[in-house]
Amino acid sequence: MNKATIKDVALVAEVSVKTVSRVLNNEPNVRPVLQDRVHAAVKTLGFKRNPLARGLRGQQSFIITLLYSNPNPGYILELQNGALNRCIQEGYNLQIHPCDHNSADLISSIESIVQYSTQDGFILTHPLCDNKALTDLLDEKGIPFARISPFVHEHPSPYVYSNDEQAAFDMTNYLISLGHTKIGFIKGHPDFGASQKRFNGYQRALESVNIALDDNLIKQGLFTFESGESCARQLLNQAEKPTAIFASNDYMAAGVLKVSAQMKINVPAELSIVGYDDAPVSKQIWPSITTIKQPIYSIAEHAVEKLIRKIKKQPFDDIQTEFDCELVLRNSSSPCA
Amino acid sequence: MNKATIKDVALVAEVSVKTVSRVLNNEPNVRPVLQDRVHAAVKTLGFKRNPLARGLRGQQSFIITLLYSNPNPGYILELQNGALNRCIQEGYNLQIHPCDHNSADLISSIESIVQYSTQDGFILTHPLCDNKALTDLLDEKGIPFARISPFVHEHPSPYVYSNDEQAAFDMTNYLISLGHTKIGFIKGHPDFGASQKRFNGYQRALESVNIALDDNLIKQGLFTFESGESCARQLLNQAEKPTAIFASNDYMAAGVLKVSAQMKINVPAELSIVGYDDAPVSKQIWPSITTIKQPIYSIAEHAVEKLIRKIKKQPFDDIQTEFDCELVLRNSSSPCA
DNA sequence: AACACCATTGATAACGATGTCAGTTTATTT
DNA sequence: AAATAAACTGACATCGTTATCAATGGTGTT
Repeated sequence: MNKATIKDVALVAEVSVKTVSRVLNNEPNVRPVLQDRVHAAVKTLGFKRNPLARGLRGQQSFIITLLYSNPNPGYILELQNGALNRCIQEGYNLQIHPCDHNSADLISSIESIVQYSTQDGFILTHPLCDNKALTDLLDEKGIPFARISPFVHEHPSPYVYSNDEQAAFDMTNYLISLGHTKIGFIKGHPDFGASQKRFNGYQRALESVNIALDDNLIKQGLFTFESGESCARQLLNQAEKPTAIFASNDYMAAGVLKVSAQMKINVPAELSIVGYDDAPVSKQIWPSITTIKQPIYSIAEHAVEKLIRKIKKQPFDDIQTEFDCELVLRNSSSPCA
Repeated sequence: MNKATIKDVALVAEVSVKTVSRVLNNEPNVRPVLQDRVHAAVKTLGFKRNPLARGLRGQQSFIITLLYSNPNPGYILELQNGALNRCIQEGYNLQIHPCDHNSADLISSIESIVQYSTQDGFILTHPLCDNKALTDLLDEKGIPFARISPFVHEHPSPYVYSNDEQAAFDMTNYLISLGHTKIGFIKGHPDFGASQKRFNGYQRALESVNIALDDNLIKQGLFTFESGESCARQLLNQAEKPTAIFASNDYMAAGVLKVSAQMKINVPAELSIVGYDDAPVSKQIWPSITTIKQPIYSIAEHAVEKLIRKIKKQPFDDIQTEFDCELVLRNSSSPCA
């Protein structure tokens, strides 16, 4: 019943506990014969090292905390799964910590988890990774971290991101290639750096084909369904209607879809609508929404990998890693009539 | 920089480490004077007990693992947040472990996490909690667990659930009260016990007003958008069309909405559609979907509470706790024309 | 006054792993 | 063959906490 300890292994393998430890940690200078004996004993006993004991002795916990503040459940779950997968591979555990990036006591709440439970490092997601007070806190405590999609880059910690600007550029170009010239844009919440990047991509695409930016076609949204709805009303109630609308996320695109339905505007025949994020709703709505899929799972995996290297003080190739997004063409977009 | 240990506290409070430990663990027989000294020392040093050392010595990890296999991101996140909240309150950490309930090596994968990392208990969610092989494994290893929404109840471990049958009964009655008599039903995935319960509620409601069950109005879905779509096609392409459709979850209801749009059936004027789960999509679609909201957060909190009592071998009032669901009336349902 | 009893306290050993360091082989050099 | 270097091995201390158990002192009983 009771789990085997390193002592039991030593007994069975007829070596000292230290030698067992050496084998388990791939330390050099152990005779192959003994290595085999140890491995055999480990196998017959079904031995697994006790992470608590390891952590206590080595002053580490093998725990990585994923910090997020994001209203998109699909995104978070993908992130968790990717991070978790790499953590398990590396023998780490993942601790999750949802929080509110607007909350006044964000810092104190994180300070308390830093004290209560020990963690070897943090993964900071957007927009938390741009919170100076937070990064200062972690720096001060000497806790390593990796960032996902930061907007501000001036920190020596590694970060991973997807090329939002390029993706938005590509999407806008796709709409242009369908013949659209009056393309509305609904910006994301200003707290998120991604909002700016997506808008930049849109802007750059229009400039590249010499379409002048039209302020009447650009509205400020908040990443919510309701904000998409209200921006759509503004966009579609003016004389010069757009023939396509690019919403900075799928929730807002869904809001545009609602307004179109209410105004009896046929999508995509009369109005193309595209979103961003490949949120579940984009598939669960009719017409399904053309959107952009970020490789969130891979991004999370990679962030964990970089973080673990940082924790182990191993060198990593590059402080930053960029991932490409993918256009997902669905039924909400079509050539301009 | 280095964190204070119990030894430092003992030094400052001028007592032995054991006395500090006693105070921290609320053990009896320590003079109030010393208790105060210890508390003061803890405060000035900002001392927090090291969970690793505690766990190692006490043969426990203060970790609870949440096991889930569920395709609904919103549901999972609520579950996590509820469980996490109670865990933190109780001084535990939450470890998450997504898995596939259909996977052949489900058991071996769980066996490995049981060995690799130590956990004090498991929260099993639906439908994993009905997996005999899994519960047998945990029983054999002597690891306590609590279950969320089990279908099979024959186990002495505590469980928490929402009254799905009653909620489905209420929803069906709501449709009946709107004048509907031809009410279609799309069943959920047969692997999930909830599917059966929801169907039972529908059945009981019809019986209570003497409406005969019509097999042509009952279709087997799989909880996916696509399955909702295909069931809706079957339901709406027959001569005797239903005037209302009750889908066992919101994804399928969204599928019905798609088919209705394609068939130019006006929702809710010509067809009322209701779902279940209060998934994000139910708000992000037009018309928004009338649905049922389970108090998932509370359910998760309560499951953790019961589990911790079980771990600490404290008595709990009742092995089961039932929570009520709530009807959320939105725009996809209206009186029968 | 002697005794038992109980509340209070602390010295020390565990928990299961890894780091230090010294001792014992074995290989290499002369 | 002797000297030296290198490879190998294990005894023991250590991480921060809690459990065991013995020692202390005060109270009440006879």
